[in-house]
Amino acid sequence: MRLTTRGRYAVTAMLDLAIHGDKGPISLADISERQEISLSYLEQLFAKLRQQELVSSVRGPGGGYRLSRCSDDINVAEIIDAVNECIDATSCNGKGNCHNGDICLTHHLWDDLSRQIHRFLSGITLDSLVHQHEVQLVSLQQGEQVDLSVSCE
Amino acid sequence: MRLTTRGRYAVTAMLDLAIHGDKGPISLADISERQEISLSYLEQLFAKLRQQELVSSVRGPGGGYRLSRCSDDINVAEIIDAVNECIDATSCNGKGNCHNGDICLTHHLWDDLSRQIHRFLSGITLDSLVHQHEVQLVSLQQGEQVDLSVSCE
DNA sequence: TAAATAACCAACTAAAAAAGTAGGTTATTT
DNA sequence: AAATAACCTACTTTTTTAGTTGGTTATTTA
Repeated sequence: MRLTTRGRYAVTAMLDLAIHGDKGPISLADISERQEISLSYLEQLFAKLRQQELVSSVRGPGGGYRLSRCSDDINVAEIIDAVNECIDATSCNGKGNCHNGDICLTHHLWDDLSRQIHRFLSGITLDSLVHQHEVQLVSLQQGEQVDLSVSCE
Repeated sequence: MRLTTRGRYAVTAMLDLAIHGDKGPISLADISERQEISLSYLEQLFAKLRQQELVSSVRGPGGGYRLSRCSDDINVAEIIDAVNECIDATSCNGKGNCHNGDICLTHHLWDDLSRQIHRFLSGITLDSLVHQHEVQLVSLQQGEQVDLSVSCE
């Protein structure tokens, strides 16, 4: 799996669905406007999310998308996986026929690492993100100090 | 922070240093050959690793690079950070002046998420990767079944 | 039943990032 | 003095990401 803006967009859009989805299906136009992501780009992302059965669609006026599962049953890892599609990792491709044999081992280590990250992200559900969101809203309303600064990632 | 091949290269190269570094400084030419990474590209990566004081250099014949700290005191997160350089996350930049105020909150959630990943990666040291490496080598020598297949990440 | 809506689809373009190349200079050792 | 290897800058190619264009199809509502 990878971690880029595409995955960020997908998670943001899915989070939007999770927050607003109780009012029936949500159109991509709405998400596009709220989250400032180009409509056509959203369409491409949602084609993949639909393939992976993370969302289901309703066509026609009043239509849109809804989560196909409960928000506490959808995790961040599968969202990112859905839009990034599986790319094979290295030149050796598990065959172990690289230059001096050492390479595949280091690649395997790296893959193992990313598998661990994957497991970590699997533990974070849309639902838990919605709750964080709500907690922050409340904090803001109470005038408490909330750190909105974008720290160096 | 980001997770791309560049970070993978940097971690691989640093791991190479950790494994072979006991024989004195290691030249980039050696790493380039062993890990099949272009020499000039390595030079660019190591310029950044040196700036962040993760490695120190020795010039002239017999020279090269060595870890500037013990391998159990260097974690994967700081290696990736060193080569990916800090890019600010969004359009709003913490000012909260986005289209409808909602956006910054979702971005903040995402940033929080990546901070958690960061914390996770901070817990993995070069030293622990070297140990995994050694365990796998032993397993291979003993003819045990070791999964070398590259699973879909 | 016509109009409006919004999903669905394919092919293309632009911009950005990653990866690699070229051609040097400088410090240090043998 | 020659060889080595870090160090440095600017450039090119390739790949990926993001966005665009111009549609078709299904469904609802007036």
